[in-house]
Amino acid sequence: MRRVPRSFYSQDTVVVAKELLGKILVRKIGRHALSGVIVETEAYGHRDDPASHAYRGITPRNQAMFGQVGHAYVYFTYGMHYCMNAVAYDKDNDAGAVLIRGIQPKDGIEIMMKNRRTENITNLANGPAKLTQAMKITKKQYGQDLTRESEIFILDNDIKPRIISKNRVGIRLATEKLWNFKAYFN
DNA sequence: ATGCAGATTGACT
DNA sequence: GTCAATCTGCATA
Repeated sequence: MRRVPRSFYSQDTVVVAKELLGKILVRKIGRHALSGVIVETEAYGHRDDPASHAYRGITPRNQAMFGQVGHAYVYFTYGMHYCMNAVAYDKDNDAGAVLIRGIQPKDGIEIMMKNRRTENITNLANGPAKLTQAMKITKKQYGQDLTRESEIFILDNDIKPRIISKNRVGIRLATEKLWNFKAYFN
């Protein structure tokens, strides 16, 4: 499998969110490789999206959302959780990112179980803060290039899942946008 | 099955 | 000072 190229991430954020479904998120830690199929995403825009961290302009925390596409935007929230995004926006925008909300664990399941302190596969990485805990993704990965084979990157995959669009989770503003996407393989 | 409180910190107004 | 792109455990039915 090939890494997803930079050009993929310079499309409309919503398109990238949909098409990221089915691709493989890989996290390398020393000699171990953890991976999983991306099964849930959410798009966060720029000026068109009051729910986006980028809505009010650039700040020290969200600067990655305004940076080069194809890099990671990791933020800390609720005093204890990290969430991981892929920076993606087209030429009509200056910022945008896709929140990865769920993966189906593939490689390194034992290690992810240890990181999450659970044996339950379904509960391993089916949430934005669960997958970062399972894969040990923190501020250290902030801004890293997902198109390079390094600590964290994304692989292509030809499988085209069925996609269901819903309202985004956990936000107060712009709840009408159907920018949450889930993949179904059947 | 559904609902809610508590945890806990840093970014921003 | 406010509150967050969440998760967990416990309570209720």
